[in-house]
Amino acid sequence: MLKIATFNINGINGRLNVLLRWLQEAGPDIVCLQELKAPSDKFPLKAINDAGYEAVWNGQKSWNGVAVLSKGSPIQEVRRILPGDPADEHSRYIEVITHQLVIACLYLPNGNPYPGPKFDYKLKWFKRLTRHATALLKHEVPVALIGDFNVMPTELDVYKPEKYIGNALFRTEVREAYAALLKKGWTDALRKLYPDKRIYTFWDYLRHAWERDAGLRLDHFLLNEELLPRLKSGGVDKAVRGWEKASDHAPAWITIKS
DNA sequence: ATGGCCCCATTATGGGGA
Repeated sequence: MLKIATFNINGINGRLNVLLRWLQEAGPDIVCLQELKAPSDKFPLKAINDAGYEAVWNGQKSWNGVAVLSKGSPIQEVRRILPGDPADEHSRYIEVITHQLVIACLYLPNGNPYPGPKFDYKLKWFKRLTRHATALLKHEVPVALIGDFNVMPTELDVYKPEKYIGNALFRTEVREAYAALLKKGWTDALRKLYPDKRIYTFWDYLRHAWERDAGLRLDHFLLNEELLPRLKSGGVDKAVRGWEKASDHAPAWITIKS
Protein backbone atom coordinates (compact mmCIF):
# COMPACT_ATOMS: atom_id res chain seq x y z
CA MET A 1 0.00 0.00 0.00
CA LEU A 2 1.21 3.46 -0.91
CA LYS A 3 0.23 6.46 1.19
CA ILE A 4 0.13 9.80 -0.63
CA ALA A 5 -0.45 13.04 1.27
CA THR A 6 -0.81 16.76 0.68
CA PHE A 7 -0.09 19.47 3.22
CA ASN A 8 -0.20 23.24 2.82
CA ILE A 9 2.51 23.90 5.39
CA ASN A 10 2.25 27.73 5.46
CA GLY A 11 5.98 28.36 5.91
CA ILE A 12 8.21 25.28 5.82
CA ASN A 13 10.95 26.73 8.02
CA GLY A 14 8.62 28.31 10.55
CA ARG A 15 6.78 24.99 10.87
CA LEU A 16 9.55 22.49 10.29
CA ASN A 17 8.93 20.81 13.65
CA VAL A 18 5.25 20.34 12.78
CA LEU A 19 6.21 18.82 9.42
CA LEU A 20 8.83 16.48 10.88
CA ARG A 21 6.56 15.30 13.69
CA TRP A 22 3.75 14.61 11.23
CA LEU A 23 6.07 12.75 8.80
CA GLN A 24 7.24 10.60 11.70
CA GLU A 25 3.72 9.84 12.95
CA ALA A 26 1.89 9.46 9.63
CA GLY A 27 4.70 7.89 7.56
CA PRO A 28 3.45 8.88 4.10
CA ASP A 29 5.39 7.54 1.08
CA ILE A 30 4.77 10.63 -1.07
CA VAL A 31 4.04 14.15 0.20
CA CYS A 32 3.01 17.23 -1.78
CA LEU A 33 3.75 20.47 0.07
CA GLN A 34 2.50 23.97 -0.71
CA GLU A 35 3.20 27.45 0.59
CA LEU A 36 6.83 26.82 1.45
CA LYS A 37 7.21 30.61 1.77
CA ALA A 38 10.95 30.19 1.32
CA PRO A 39 13.41 30.70 -1.53
CA SER A 40 14.83 27.51 -3.03
CA ASP A 41 18.16 27.92 -1.23
CA LYS A 42 16.39 27.98 2.15
CA PHE A 43 14.67 24.62 1.66
CA PRO A 44 15.49 22.47 4.73
CA LEU A 45 16.84 19.54 2.71
CA LYS A 46 19.01 18.06 5.43
CA ALA A 47 16.15 17.73 7.91
CA ILE A 48 13.95 16.20 5.19
CA ASN A 49 16.71 13.76 4.18
CA ASP A 50 17.32 12.85 7.82
CA ALA A 51 13.62 12.04 8.11
CA GLY A 52 14.08 9.52 5.30
CA TYR A 53 12.79 11.48 2.32
CA GLU A 54 14.16 12.62 -0.99
CA ALA A 55 12.79 15.92 -2.24
CA VAL A 56 12.33 18.13 -5.24
CA TRP A 57 11.15 21.68 -4.68
CA ASN A 58 10.35 24.93 -6.40
CA GLY A 59 10.76 27.76 -3.92
CA GLN A 60 10.15 31.50 -3.99
CA LYS A 61 10.99 34.33 -1.64
CA SER A 62 8.18 35.13 0.83
CA TRP A 63 5.30 33.43 -0.97
CA ASN A 64 4.10 30.31 -2.72
CA GLY A 65 6.59 27.46 -3.20
CA VAL A 66 5.84 23.76 -3.71
CA ALA A 67 7.70 20.51 -3.07
CA VAL A 68 7.32 16.75 -3.38
CA LEU A 69 8.88 14.39 -0.85
CA SER A 70 9.24 10.66 -1.40
CA LYS A 71 10.66 7.70 0.46
CA GLY A 72 11.41 4.25 -0.88
CA SER A 73 11.68 5.39 -4.49
CA PRO A 74 13.75 8.01 -6.30
CA ILE A 75 12.06 11.20 -7.50
CA GLN A 76 12.53 12.35 -11.05
CA GLU A 77 11.52 15.93 -11.78
CA VAL A 78 9.50 16.31 -14.97
CA ARG A 79 8.75 20.06 -14.96
CA ARG A 80 8.44 23.00 -12.59
CA ILE A 81 6.52 25.32 -14.86
CA LEU A 82 2.87 25.01 -15.74
CA PRO A 83 2.84 25.61 -19.51
CA GLY A 84 0.92 28.48 -21.05
CA ASP A 85 2.23 31.73 -19.58
CA PRO A 86 5.97 32.51 -19.82
CA ALA A 87 5.42 35.72 -17.81
CA ASP A 88 4.09 33.84 -14.74
CA GLU A 89 6.82 33.85 -12.07
CA HIS A 90 4.88 32.29 -9.19
CA SER A 91 6.22 28.98 -7.90
CA ARG A 92 2.97 27.06 -7.84
CA TYR A 93 3.64 23.84 -9.73
CA ILE A 94 6.03 20.92 -9.76
CA GLU A 95 5.57 17.61 -11.55
CA VAL A 96 7.52 14.45 -10.77
CA ILE A 97 7.67 10.73 -11.32
CA THR A 98 8.10 8.58 -8.21
CA HIS A 99 6.84 5.13 -7.20
CA GLN A 100 5.91 4.72 -10.89
CA LEU A 101 3.32 7.48 -10.65
CA VAL A 102 3.14 10.90 -12.23
CA ILE A 103 2.52 13.36 -9.38
CA ALA A 104 1.58 16.96 -10.14
CA CYS A 105 1.85 19.07 -6.99
CA LEU A 106 0.05 22.40 -7.28
CA TYR A 107 -0.91 25.52 -5.38
CA LEU A 108 -3.71 27.22 -7.25
CA PRO A 109 -3.97 31.01 -6.79
CA ASN A 110 -6.30 32.26 -4.06
CA GLY A 111 -7.96 34.81 -6.33
CA ASN A 112 -9.32 37.23 -3.74
CA PRO A 113 -10.49 39.89 -3.85
CA TYR A 114 -13.25 39.36 -6.40
CA PRO A 115 -13.50 41.02 -8.82
CA GLY A 116 -10.01 42.04 -9.81
CA PRO A 117 -6.71 41.05 -11.41
CA LYS A 118 -6.00 38.36 -8.81
CA PHE A 119 -9.29 36.67 -9.63
CA ASP A 120 -8.53 36.92 -13.35
CA TYR A 121 -5.12 35.34 -12.72
CA LYS A 122 -6.77 32.49 -10.84
CA LEU A 123 -9.13 31.69 -13.72
CA LYS A 124 -6.27 31.90 -16.22
CA TRP A 125 -4.15 29.58 -14.08
CA PHE A 126 -7.07 27.15 -13.84
CA LYS A 127 -7.41 27.13 -17.64
CA ARG A 128 -3.69 26.43 -18.03
CA LEU A 129 -3.95 23.61 -15.49
CA THR A 130 -6.92 22.08 -17.30
CA ARG A 131 -5.10 22.23 -20.63
CA HIS A 132 -1.95 20.64 -19.26
CA ALA A 133 -3.90 18.04 -17.25
CA THR A 134 -5.69 17.02 -20.43
CA ALA A 135 -2.31 16.54 -22.11
CA LEU A 136 -1.20 14.34 -19.20
CA LEU A 137 -4.20 12.03 -19.76
CA LYS A 138 -2.95 11.13 -23.24
CA HIS A 139 -0.03 9.16 -21.81
CA GLU A 140 -2.35 6.54 -20.24
CA VAL A 141 -0.16 6.14 -17.15
CA PRO A 142 -1.26 6.59 -13.51
CA VAL A 143 -1.42 10.32 -12.76
CA ALA A 144 -2.56 12.34 -9.74
CA LEU A 145 -3.12 16.10 -9.53
CA ILE A 146 -2.61 16.92 -5.88
CA GLY A 147 -2.56 20.03 -3.76
CA ASP A 148 -4.27 23.17 -2.55
CA PHE A 149 -6.76 24.02 -5.30
CA ASN A 150 -8.22 26.96 -3.34
CA VAL A 151 -11.69 25.75 -4.35
CA MET A 152 -14.56 24.40 -2.31
CA PRO A 153 -16.18 22.25 -5.02
CA THR A 154 -19.69 22.09 -3.50
CA GLU A 155 -21.73 23.39 -0.58
CA LEU A 156 -20.85 20.23 1.33
CA ASP A 157 -17.27 21.51 1.46
CA VAL A 158 -18.08 24.75 3.32
CA TYR A 159 -19.20 25.14 6.92
CA LYS A 160 -21.51 28.04 5.96
CA PRO A 161 -21.89 28.31 2.18
CA GLU A 162 -23.96 31.52 2.23
CA LYS A 163 -20.99 33.40 3.69
CA TYR A 164 -18.81 32.49 0.70
CA ILE A 165 -21.05 33.40 -2.25
CA GLY A 166 -18.79 36.24 -3.43
CA ASN A 167 -15.52 34.66 -2.32
CA ALA A 168 -12.95 33.72 -4.97
CA LEU A 169 -12.72 30.22 -3.46
CA PHE A 170 -16.41 29.59 -4.03
CA ARG A 171 -17.38 31.79 -6.98
CA THR A 172 -19.49 30.01 -9.57
CA GLU A 173 -16.80 30.49 -12.25
CA VAL A 174 -14.21 28.72 -10.09
CA ARG A 175 -16.48 25.84 -9.08
CA GLU A 176 -17.41 25.43 -12.75
CA ALA A 177 -13.73 25.36 -13.69
CA TYR A 178 -13.16 22.62 -11.12
CA ALA A 179 -16.17 20.64 -12.41
CA ALA A 180 -14.98 21.07 -16.00
CA LEU A 181 -11.53 19.76 -15.07
CA LEU A 182 -13.05 16.66 -13.44
CA LYS A 183 -15.24 16.08 -16.49
CA LYS A 184 -12.13 15.70 -18.65
CA GLY A 185 -11.33 12.46 -16.83
CA TRP A 186 -10.38 13.13 -13.20
CA THR A 187 -11.96 11.88 -9.98
CA ASP A 188 -11.93 13.71 -6.65
CA ALA A 189 -10.63 10.85 -4.49
CA LEU A 190 -11.87 11.95 -1.05
CA ARG A 191 -15.33 12.79 -2.40
CA LYS A 192 -15.44 9.44 -4.21
CA LEU A 193 -14.67 7.63 -0.94
CA TYR A 194 -17.10 9.73 1.11
CA PRO A 195 -19.88 11.09 -1.15
CA ASP A 196 -21.94 12.66 1.66
CA LYS A 197 -19.42 13.41 4.38
CA ARG A 198 -18.42 16.86 5.58
CA ILE A 199 -14.66 16.90 5.13
CA TYR A 200 -12.54 19.97 5.85
CA THR A 201 -8.82 20.50 5.29
CA PHE A 202 -8.56 24.19 6.30
CA TRP A 203 -9.62 26.17 9.34
CA ASP A 204 -8.92 29.93 9.42
CA TYR A 205 -6.74 31.36 12.19
CA LEU A 206 -9.38 34.05 12.72
CA ARG A 207 -12.62 33.93 14.68
CA HIS A 208 -11.75 30.70 16.48
CA ALA A 209 -12.54 28.79 13.29
CA TRP A 210 -10.77 25.65 14.51
CA GLU A 211 -12.60 25.56 17.83
CA ARG A 212 -15.91 26.10 16.01
CA ASP A 213 -15.06 23.54 13.30
CA ALA A 214 -15.70 26.32 10.78
CA GLY A 215 -13.73 24.62 8.01
CA LEU A 216 -13.32 24.42 4.26
CA ARG A 217 -12.24 21.58 1.96
CA LEU A 218 -9.55 23.08 -0.27
CA ASP A 219 -6.96 20.32 -0.67
CA HIS A 220 -7.77 17.66 -3.24
CA PHE A 221 -6.53 14.49 -4.92
CA LEU A 222 -7.62 14.15 -8.54
CA LEU A 223 -6.91 10.70 -9.99
CA ASN A 224 -7.01 9.64 -13.62
CA GLU A 225 -8.67 6.42 -14.82
CA GLU A 226 -5.44 4.45 -14.63
CA LEU A 227 -4.98 5.27 -10.94
CA LEU A 228 -8.56 5.37 -9.66
CA PRO A 229 -9.12 1.58 -9.50
CA ARG A 230 -6.20 1.35 -7.07
CA LEU A 231 -7.73 3.83 -4.56
CA LYS A 232 -8.25 2.15 -1.18
CA SER A 233 -8.77 4.74 1.55
CA GLY A 234 -8.36 8.37 2.46
CA GLY A 235 -8.78 10.94 5.17
CA VAL A 236 -7.56 14.10 6.88
CA ASP A 237 -5.10 14.16 9.78
CA LYS A 238 -7.31 16.67 11.53
CA ALA A 239 -5.52 16.58 14.87
CA VAL A 240 -2.46 18.23 13.29
CA ARG A 241 -4.48 21.46 12.98
CA GLY A 242 -4.68 21.55 16.77
CA TRP A 243 -0.93 21.26 17.34
CA GLU A 244 1.28 24.05 18.64
CA LYS A 245 2.37 26.35 15.76
CA ALA A 246 -0.06 24.59 13.39
CA SER A 247 -0.57 25.52 9.77
CA ASP A 248 -4.10 26.67 8.94
CA HIS A 249 -4.39 23.53 6.78
CA ALA A 250 -4.33 19.93 8.01
CA PRO A 251 -2.63 17.18 5.99
CA ALA A 252 -4.92 15.05 3.79
CA TRP A 253 -4.00 11.60 2.47
CA ILE A 254 -5.06 8.64 0.36
CA THR A 255 -3.77 5.09 0.09
CA ILE A 256 -3.50 3.18 -3.16
CA LYS A 257 -2.61 -0.39 -4.00
CA SER A 258 1.08 -0.68 -4.84
C1' DA B 1 -19.59 46.59 8.73
C1' DT B 2 -15.06 45.74 10.58
C1' DG B 3 -11.34 43.18 12.37
C1' DG B 4 -9.74 39.50 14.56
C1' DC B 5 -4.54 35.56 13.25
C1' DC B 6 -0.15 34.19 11.34
C1' DC B 7 3.46 33.87 7.89
C1' DC B 8 7.37 36.50 5.64
C1' DA B 9 10.52 40.51 5.01
C1' DT B 10 12.31 43.83 7.60
C1' DT B 11 12.96 45.75 11.75
C1' DA B 12 6.97 48.94 13.24
C1' DT B 13 4.68 48.06 9.10
C1' DG B 14 2.93 46.09 4.90
C1' DG B 15 1.56 42.22 1.75
C1' DG B 16 -0.70 38.01 1.41
C1' DG B 17 -3.46 34.50 2.85
C1' DA B 18 -8.81 32.32 2.50
